[in-house]
Amino acid sequence: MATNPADTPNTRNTPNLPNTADHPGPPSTPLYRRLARRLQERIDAGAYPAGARLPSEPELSAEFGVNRLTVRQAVAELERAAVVEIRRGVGTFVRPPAVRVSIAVDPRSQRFDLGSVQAALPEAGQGGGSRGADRGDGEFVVAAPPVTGSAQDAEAARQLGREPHELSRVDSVIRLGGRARAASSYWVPFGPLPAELVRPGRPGNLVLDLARAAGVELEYDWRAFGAVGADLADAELLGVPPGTALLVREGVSCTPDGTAALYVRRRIDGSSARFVLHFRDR
Amino acid sequence: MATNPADTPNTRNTPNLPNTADHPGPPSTPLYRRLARRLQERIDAGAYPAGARLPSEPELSAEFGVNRLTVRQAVAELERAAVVEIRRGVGTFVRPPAVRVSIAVDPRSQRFDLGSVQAALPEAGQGGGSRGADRGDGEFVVAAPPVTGSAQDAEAARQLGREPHELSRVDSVIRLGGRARAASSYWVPFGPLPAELVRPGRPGNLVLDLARAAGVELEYDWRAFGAVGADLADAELLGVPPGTALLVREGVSCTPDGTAALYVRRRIDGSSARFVLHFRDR
DNA sequence: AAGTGGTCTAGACCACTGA
DNA sequence: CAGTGGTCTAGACCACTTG
Repeated sequence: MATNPADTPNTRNTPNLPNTADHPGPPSTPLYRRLARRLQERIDAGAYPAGARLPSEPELSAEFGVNRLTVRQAVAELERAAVVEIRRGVGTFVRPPAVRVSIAVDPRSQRFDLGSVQAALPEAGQGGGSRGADRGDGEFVVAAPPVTGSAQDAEAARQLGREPHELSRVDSVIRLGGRARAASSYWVPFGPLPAELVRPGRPGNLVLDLARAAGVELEYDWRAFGAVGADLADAELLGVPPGTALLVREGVSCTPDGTAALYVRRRIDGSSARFVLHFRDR
Repeated sequence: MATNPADTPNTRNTPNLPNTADHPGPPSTPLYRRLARRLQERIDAGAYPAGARLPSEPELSAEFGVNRLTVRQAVAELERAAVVEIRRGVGTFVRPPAVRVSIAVDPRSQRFDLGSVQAALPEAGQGGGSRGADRGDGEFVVAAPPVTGSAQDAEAARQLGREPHELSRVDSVIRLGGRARAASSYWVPFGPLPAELVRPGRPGNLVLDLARAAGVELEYDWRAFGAVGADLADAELLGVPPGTALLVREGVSCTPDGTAALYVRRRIDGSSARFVLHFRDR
């Protein structure tokens, strides 16, 4: 049952949920979130595959030695993040990858930069402490996680027509006014990427940088807009609670000859940004 | 204090939170949701104006005679729906209308129908009972609520360059495969609207119907994409939990001479739809 | 120091689902 | 019917913010 008495003792009461190596987190991460991460890890690892039922709340409560309400709080986070589906009277189930629904196609449109976020800084509304425009605006590398078989990796591979092991991935965050506004993940069908390019903290423009690394020009193939609740990782990156509505802009860019060369998935805090398209001259 | 011992006794234990006339709801609406609605009503009515602090959790707990955890559950719903902002150690505050952040402008793009949702029906994933394509697809009038000073009404008035009392409003829902997929609200700078047009349950195409009622042609001025958690009303309309991430598509349509003639705000269940733009011929 | 929201527990009862 | 998740209470302690 993976019961370890007290490794890496935590600052809180610690049934048996230490912070893990992958997710160090703040010194005093709430119990329910540590549990949520533990469950997320099991799902990622395939211990609870898509469609499988999680242990019942009383079972989880007993296994981890926490109150059932704490279990519920953890599972609720995963539900808001669309990781699991709760069926009353039945159980809690791991969600299969989202079904892709269509689609308003537009064969005539011109190319234009839907992606550029030349945002004016929002002034803090009344009642809030006003925060000035900080330094540190721009896009920054966060990590270059290995491409495993995770759901998002698999989706990227599908979109690029490759196998996951052929892809490289970089994650970045876009900061504006001292706040993280968007998190992006890029997949490209080559690698390994230059170490300097993926150095955590490096500022840059990942699309340009990746195109340069590949020695190609990129243009839009398609872009899509959707909405999803923030998962645990995005929530941490963006500094919002899990489940916060995120605007998702994803798509494929290709070389001029039509070869898919980049899959990008950008998550934008829904409360802080909006994409606007103007159809009339001003 | 608005303390009424037991009017309209509820099927549940009823401190003093009956279902209201405006929000009858199921016979056994959970206590925390009735409380959430009550608070939402006070906010709408201006009892707690934008920026104001709500009573503290112990105060609300005492006023309504419910446990503090129940209060927290209610407030959490309002927070996920972006109605209030919780500041730890300080209090809970009514959110001012969202700051509009820019924006990638595109002066060159062609007109095309971003709005048409010619969606293939998503098959229910494994593990769920498969549901076939039901009848009843299309757009249906839900209501023609009076245009008051609510935040959304004020926004519509601002976008149309009118005063709220000059506007008429219609709400609709779009059903697809037997499920409500999108909720739409339309504001037009004239009225009253024909009774038949706004008859609840009437099928139609509201944009066309409204253009016809106004005797004008409509074209896009601008459209924007954002994301927001479902508020209590949208959640009920769409059959999703409050806080569910919704893709919001809003915008103004105008007559050929450039007069703003329609403001529309459509909320789409983020898990069930996605807007895709193709930039290359297929 | 006082007041706020955040976390956690123990225990109870209810509503729903499926065998 | 047994087992699941959903709601609600009472009470405790903690972390954070402000005066």
